[in-house]
Amino acid sequence: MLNRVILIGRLTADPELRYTNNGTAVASFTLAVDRMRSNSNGERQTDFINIVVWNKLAELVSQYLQKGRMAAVDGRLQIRTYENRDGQRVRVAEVVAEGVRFLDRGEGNQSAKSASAAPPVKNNTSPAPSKQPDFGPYDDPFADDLPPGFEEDLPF
Amino acid sequence: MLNRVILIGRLTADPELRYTNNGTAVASFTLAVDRMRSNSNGERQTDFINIVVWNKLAELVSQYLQKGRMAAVDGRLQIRTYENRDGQRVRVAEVVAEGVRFLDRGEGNQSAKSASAAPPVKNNTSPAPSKQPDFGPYDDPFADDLPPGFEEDLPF
Amino acid sequence: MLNRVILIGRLTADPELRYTNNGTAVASFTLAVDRMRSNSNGERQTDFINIVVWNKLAELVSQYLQKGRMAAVDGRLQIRTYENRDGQRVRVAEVVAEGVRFLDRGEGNQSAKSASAAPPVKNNTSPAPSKQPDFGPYDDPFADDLPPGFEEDLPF
Amino acid sequence: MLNRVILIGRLTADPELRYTNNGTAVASFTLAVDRMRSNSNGERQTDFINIVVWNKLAELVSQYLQKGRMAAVDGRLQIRTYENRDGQRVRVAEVVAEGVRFLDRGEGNQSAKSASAAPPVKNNTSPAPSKQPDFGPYDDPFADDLPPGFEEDLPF
DNA sequence: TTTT
DNA sequence: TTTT
Repeated sequence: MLNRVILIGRLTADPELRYTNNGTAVASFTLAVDRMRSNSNGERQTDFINIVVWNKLAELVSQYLQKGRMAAVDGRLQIRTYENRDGQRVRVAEVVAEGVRFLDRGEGNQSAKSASAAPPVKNNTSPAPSKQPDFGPYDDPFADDLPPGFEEDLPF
Repeated sequence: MLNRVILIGRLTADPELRYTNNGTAVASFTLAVDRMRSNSNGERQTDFINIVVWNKLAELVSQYLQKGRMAAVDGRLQIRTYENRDGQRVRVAEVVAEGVRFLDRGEGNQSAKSASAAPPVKNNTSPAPSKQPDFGPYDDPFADDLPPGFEEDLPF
Repeated sequence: MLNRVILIGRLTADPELRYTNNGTAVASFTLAVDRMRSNSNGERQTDFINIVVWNKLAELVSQYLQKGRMAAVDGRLQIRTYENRDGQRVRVAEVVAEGVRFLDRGEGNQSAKSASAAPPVKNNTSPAPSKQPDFGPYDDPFADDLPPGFEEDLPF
Repeated sequence: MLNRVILIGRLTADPELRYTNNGTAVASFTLAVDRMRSNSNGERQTDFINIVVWNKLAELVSQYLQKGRMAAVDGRLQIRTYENRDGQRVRVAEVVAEGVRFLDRGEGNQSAKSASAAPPVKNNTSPAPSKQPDFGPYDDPFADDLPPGFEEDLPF
């Protein structure tokens, strides 16, 4: 069936990058998404939405996104259910991002990145890139589906 | 910020219609949204996603949708937090539907509707409608924004 | 950048399946998408939107969709510009479908399919399938990105 | 039916604000939306997509957006058909924006605004605002649908 | 006709 | 648990 979610918001913290037993990269972060409520005037509401990213995109995200930065996420809503330590069934909603677009350049809390308490999941041996990557972080995940000479030989 | 969700799925049960203290109608139901997992071949995964609908649309939904029927939902993802009876903070994710489109006619479990254990929230005094309403259930919520004579006097 | 379009509508005609010089399958059809206009009451407006589909999905679409059938399309909006026979530059808007979901079963004009004047692009040697394919037509194009044992070894 | 489009791109020029005979404000602009093509490596493709905005939002857009600025648009795809001066039937695709979010602050070509050749459609008598409006430009168009005391009296 |  |  159809399941699509598009969000724009700011990271509440640096992304966390981990690896599954199979060595698959998976990053997670929370997006603060504001919404307007016109009735109770001025009242600002925020949804804190958990995002999960896999594979190559996970590594890009953990390299280029930090706390406070704005991002657009295109993905699908997923409800995961698991048993917690008390044996209770817990439902977790998260958006599995299929595309992520970085929307501002370093206006976020730059220092927050190095403040991360987590083990050095990020590849600090290579110096931090000084600018956005040339290959856009939002590699159209469908692009591979396009035939080599798209415009040239459209049969109509 | 931007927050948009589009889903197609089937109702796991009849919608529940309630009213707030202010007399505002609010309906809720769960949508079973299948997804394909190409790796573990044939494995079918389903996300059960809670939907909330307000006002006039809530009443339409509770009138025309039943368990098993297919629907498209256009809305936004909302994370609600509350304390449960054990004093624990619980996060609930739900999609607030701004538009709902009914996608099949009565192929769902028709009798399930009357099996609802809830108090008679539905208006059973008026006989059930035998066909779809003429006014589409998916009233474009933005349509009011359009000026009266749209095409006629476009200034370009 | 972000570019996403989600539509539900009905096919105005059978899809046309062609092949590029490279042998890539490409199907095209038009979706009639109704919209409500609440002001000029009752007035029904329809947008006729051209859809393009590539590769395996193109063949699925041309096999299972016909004139009159309802479908959901998930894709991106593309503006193509070309010179017509009069040397005029023409802009064409079309939605490149990345996912297509078939929303009703054969209630459309079944016979219209065989009325297609095009060369036999459809595989008529194999008998027409009597039911929906078991593999859903809306193969999540991202599913391959998911790691083999998703739930089992999530590192959080 | 369902018709939703979400775009992120940059304005190719200042928005043009006009008024219908009825005095309804309508703004239009073009969004340059890049896309990646992974096959023909490095090749950058751009779709130039026309956006139309009505009413209050039209005036906000013409006040706060200029050439080069980045914006997110949430709306629907509309196909308008008209006869041109040569009597030819022309199809125009445009996205009717229901929500617009301004995504960067003044990094675009600021001076371009005053370079507009159009008659003074913008209210130049009041000095240009030095910062974003406090009321977000992306007023959720559905917000009015929410009941006054949403969270307080949810009946479940 | 086009934006970074 | 939270971002500007």
